[in-house]
Amino acid sequence: MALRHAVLGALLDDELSGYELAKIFAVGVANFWHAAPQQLYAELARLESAGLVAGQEVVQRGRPNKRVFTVTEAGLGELAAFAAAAPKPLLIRDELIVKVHTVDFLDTATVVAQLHERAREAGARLALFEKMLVRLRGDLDEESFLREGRRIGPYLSGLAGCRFQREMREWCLHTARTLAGRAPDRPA
Amino acid sequence: MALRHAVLGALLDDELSGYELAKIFAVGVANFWHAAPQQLYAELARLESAGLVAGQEVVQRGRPNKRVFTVTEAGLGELAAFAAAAPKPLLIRDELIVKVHTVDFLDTATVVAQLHERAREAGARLALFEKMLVRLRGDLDEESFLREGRRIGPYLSGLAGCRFQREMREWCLHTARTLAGRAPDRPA
DNA sequence: ATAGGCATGTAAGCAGTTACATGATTTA
DNA sequence: TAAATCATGTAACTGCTTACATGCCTAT
Repeated sequence: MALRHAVLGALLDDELSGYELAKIFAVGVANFWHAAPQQLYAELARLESAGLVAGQEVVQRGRPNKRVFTVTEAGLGELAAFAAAAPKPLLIRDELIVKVHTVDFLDTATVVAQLHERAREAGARLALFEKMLVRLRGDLDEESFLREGRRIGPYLSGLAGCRFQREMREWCLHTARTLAGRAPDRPA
Repeated sequence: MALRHAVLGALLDDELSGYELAKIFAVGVANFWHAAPQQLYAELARLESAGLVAGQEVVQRGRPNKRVFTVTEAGLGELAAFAAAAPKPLLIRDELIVKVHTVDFLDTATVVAQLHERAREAGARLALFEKMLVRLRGDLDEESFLREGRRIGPYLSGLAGCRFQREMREWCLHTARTLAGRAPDRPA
């Protein structure tokens, strides 16, 4: 159960409500941990009753009240224990690559369209991550920030996001070009 | 339930037993679909009773007999239907990146060691994928193979694997260097 | 002799997804 | 007035993981 650690990690810098957390996790690859909103509400409840986060009601006008959560001392301890343990292997599941793998038996046009769509998404996420990095490093250049910055964890994970999305976009475009450039499989 | 499509995809080129499939999926990122052995035995049973694969007993000497599976016509139809549908978004879960995200609150040395270990793994997988690509394209160069080859799906998905593992390795090494080069967080 | 690989499964439990439910406010 | 956003949850189901179970053969 490592969702809890992803949630704790997301709450380190900001107090967030379940709804706000859900938006961050919806971007999904953001923290390299995908999770559905319902999981987050459930996990926050569990974390709170375990004393790893503390919730506080925020009264709002014009919109429903919300409960925001902070990591407690015990929560930090939980993170430390998590870091000490051997990490589970990376888990990845991608239907699109499965389709490409089997593409010689399929209608190529559909897969090409899906590759373009994925490339577009990857580009959008790349832009988001790059904007985030600029925000995090402020007026320092990257090198100085990584040498002297106080909080570099989110920057380093953001760099992973950029790399990943950039490669994803390029692979999709290259693959789409390759498939589109071959003998068409649907007769006119 | 898209595990079934990953399994069908893996069975397109070779007849495989549950055990052999498990080894392929254990490499995990191989087909970009992680799955545990027990899932595969269960899924093969389901696919067989649905008529999407056909199993055949292979008698062996010196080792236990096995049942190998082939994709049926109905199985190919299932794959075509799968390809036509919108792909589910990429799913990724990586404990190591979560640790890096929270690294400013943790013992750095442990995380650095885990980054080196991951870099090593990524390098090993990269080598495997590259060997596979050479085998697939035979005596053609990549460009010609992608233009003229009959079965390019596995090659294209293999290219994704190479890109991904290469980026993973470089990000791990860069991140480890960055963390190790900062002021030590454990007093002598 | 013992460890590791080949080979297939069952059963129990936990994690994750999908559908349902509610209701106010703002924007188009 | 309809749709989107904010906000939080429950319930049912499906998918995934872990532990258990068995047994033969080969290599060290």
